[in-house]
Amino acid sequence: MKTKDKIIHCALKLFNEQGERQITTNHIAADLGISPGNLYYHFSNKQEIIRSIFQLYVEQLEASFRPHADQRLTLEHLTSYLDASFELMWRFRFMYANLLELLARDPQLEEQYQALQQELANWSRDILLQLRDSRFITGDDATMMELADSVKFIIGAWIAYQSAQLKGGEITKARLYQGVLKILFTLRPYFTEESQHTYQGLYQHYVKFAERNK
Amino acid sequence: MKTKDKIIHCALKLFNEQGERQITTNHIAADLGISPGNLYYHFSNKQEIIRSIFQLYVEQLEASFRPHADQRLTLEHLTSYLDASFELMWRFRFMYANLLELLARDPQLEEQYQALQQELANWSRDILLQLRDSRFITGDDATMMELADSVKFIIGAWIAYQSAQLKGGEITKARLYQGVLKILFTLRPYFTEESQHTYQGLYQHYVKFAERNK
Amino acid sequence: MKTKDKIIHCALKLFNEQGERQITTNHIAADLGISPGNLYYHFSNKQEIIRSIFQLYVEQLEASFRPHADQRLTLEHLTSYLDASFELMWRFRFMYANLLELLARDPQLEEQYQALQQELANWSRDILLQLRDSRFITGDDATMMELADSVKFIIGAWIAYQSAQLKGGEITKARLYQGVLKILFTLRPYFTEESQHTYQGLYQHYVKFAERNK
Amino acid sequence: MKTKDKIIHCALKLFNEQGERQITTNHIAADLGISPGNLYYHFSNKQEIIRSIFQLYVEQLEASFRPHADQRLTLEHLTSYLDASFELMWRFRFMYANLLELLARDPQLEEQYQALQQELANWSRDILLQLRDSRFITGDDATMMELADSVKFIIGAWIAYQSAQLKGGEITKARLYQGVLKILFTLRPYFTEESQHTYQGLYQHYVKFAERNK
DNA sequence: CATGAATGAGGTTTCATTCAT
DNA sequence: GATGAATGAAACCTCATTCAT
Repeated sequence: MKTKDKIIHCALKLFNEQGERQITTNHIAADLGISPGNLYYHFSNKQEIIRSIFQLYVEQLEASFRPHADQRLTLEHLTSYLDASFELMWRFRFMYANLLELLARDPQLEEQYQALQQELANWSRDILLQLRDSRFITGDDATMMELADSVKFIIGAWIAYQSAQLKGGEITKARLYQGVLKILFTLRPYFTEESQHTYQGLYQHYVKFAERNK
Repeated sequence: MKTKDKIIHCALKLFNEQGERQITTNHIAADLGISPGNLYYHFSNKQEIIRSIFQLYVEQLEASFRPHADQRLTLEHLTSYLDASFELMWRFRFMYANLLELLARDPQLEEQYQALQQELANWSRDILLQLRDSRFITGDDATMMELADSVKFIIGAWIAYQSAQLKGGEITKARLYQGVLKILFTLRPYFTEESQHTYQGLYQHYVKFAERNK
Repeated sequence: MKTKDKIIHCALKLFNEQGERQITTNHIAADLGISPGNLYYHFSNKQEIIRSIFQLYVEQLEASFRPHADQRLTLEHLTSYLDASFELMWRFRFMYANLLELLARDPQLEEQYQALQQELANWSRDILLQLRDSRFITGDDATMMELADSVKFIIGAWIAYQSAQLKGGEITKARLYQGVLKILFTLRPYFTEESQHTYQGLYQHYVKFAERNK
Repeated sequence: MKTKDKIIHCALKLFNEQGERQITTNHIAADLGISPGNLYYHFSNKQEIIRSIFQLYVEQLEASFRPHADQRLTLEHLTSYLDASFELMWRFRFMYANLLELLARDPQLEEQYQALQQELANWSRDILLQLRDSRFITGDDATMMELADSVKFIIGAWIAYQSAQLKGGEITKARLYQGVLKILFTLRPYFTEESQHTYQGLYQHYVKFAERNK
């Protein structure tokens, strides 16, 4: 790994652990065992490091969400998407802890973030429509749109919400995956009669998962 | 208004406008036209100002949510509760923009926040059970619990989520009230046959409201 | 007691306990339950409080050292003088902890202090000459002068020296009275043959005293 | 000389001249012509500078007092020790002007200081016992112990005592070396018959020295 | 006599960033 | 690529002192 990448990953680690505000560029350099001058050789300022982290986030997000081509969507696909997105949020959780501050400080980042949100909205909508096509769920178009927005909302807001509930802010994997349960619960009323069984299976799977990770 | 209160309100205003991080104690003093020493006469440090703002938030929240005594709960009550809580969040929106940072920095605040969240959880649960008693909605106990948690989640996360979607972070009242719509949408599948009509009325009311404030 | 005197005594207490540097005028006012404004009504600045404390010290010192008129000096007189002076130093110990700083900051105080030191020198010399007249001790004039200076030196330096040896700076009475023993030890070689017995009695008295107060 | 050392020496100089309390970190930086930030690059706070000065003092002290190995102790050795220790005290005189304050503020420093005092006590005792072995002085063990303590006391307290006697606190070398005379005077009664001559020689040497430097 | 809010200069410290090597 | 000393603006906070009441 190149120094530039090391800086990005080290910064991400420290930001997640202690918050972006408490971590100075000197902390990052010290943690890596490099000089502050060297850090500034690779990045012209702290904000650029944050932008690079965001870039990494976008890349990983898009890789996860790239649709499985022509395959028919199964519920397993859905949950694997959900798993991936929650994992991702976990890896970049400092961003969610400070999102508004970060965006307010950096219009360029704000623009990128909002473009990404649009992509996520489309993706969320497509998934739901596919689920309807496959008769897992049912509902009119407007309902599907609103439901897609709910899903996107839960994904985007879950980490910050949960972290704030927990002493020391240290969220666990179990708490993280309750976000998936929350999405399933929100979709439940729209599951068709014949997929109730599938729903139950999925739900129990995550309940067990959460219990194992308590 | 006493200087102490002026400081609290001025700080709240500036924090909402520019973020807590960018506003220094000197900014607050300058905005009020008082000396930094005077500010420190009333508050022993910046954190204490933040705590006082939080105190104000708690007081206003509890005033809004104090149940309407023995009256039967109508949907109008529900929405007036929702209106109040979204308004409140709007008035204290900087807290939601930085919640995790604020809590991480101040264990005392964290404790108070988490106690408040517990109250909100109870309140949310009670409302839903009353709605079920009044046959507006239906569902087993577990469902009611989960639904109550969803409502609390939406209330707690909506501002930060919406602000992040908007250029300049400047959320509008219309966007704010879409949070109420989101709650209604989440409850919809559980509305009884006979209250569908009530639901539609409410929903349309907020849709119109949102449109007016676009 | 008038407010003015209360301020002096309170300041003395706090200075002794925590050091003059750490005690602000507001601390003094708060400890007395009066307003800072009131404190400044009685004293025009902090330095004046210190000067008043010094004045009190001078008065008490002079009262203690006022010679017992025409009486012949006994060793009991000597030790009662020593007791008194060590007690006094104990009551005004903060001054010894900071003497140079205090004098450097306040030329007026410096002048008074140095005048007092001259008085002490005279007094010390007189005592020793009287002791020689009474054939307790023996030695030529130069020796008596030097011895008198040694006594004055021990009195003036003992508290600061001993406090620095002790964890937490909290000197005990026992340690304080070892200063008297140190003076006696310094005089010992000059005691006449016939007063050796008296010397032993005195010395043992203070040794026991010190042990009792350990 | 490295910047770090320059800071230590500059701080020592300014502290000696004006007192630690009046010298701010900005004064030190300004006097050196460096930025305050640079000072804080080398020392994390003012206290650390003080600790480093103390460290320097300890090193110089230990270098001076390291016994002249296997050689027999002569009175010349003794006085060269005394000279060295008084010189040292002179170089670090601000510490003696504020000793109690400094120790009260910094428990780590207090511990080091008290360990050093223990070393000095041992050193003082060893010298006196060697002098007795060499028949310069005479006396029982208890007397030697008490005498050793007197010597240590004079060394430790002389500067503060003398400075307080002098207008402007500006002690001269002559006054400083009277501390050596005071020690010699204190030892005099214990000098053996045969070394009286040596004593006189030494004493006169310092008297002349003092007169030259008046 | 007394109150207590207010002042403001200045102290300690932080930290993103620069620059000579 | 890399070092690490250096910068300087600015943050937070203190405290002796003032002043209207």
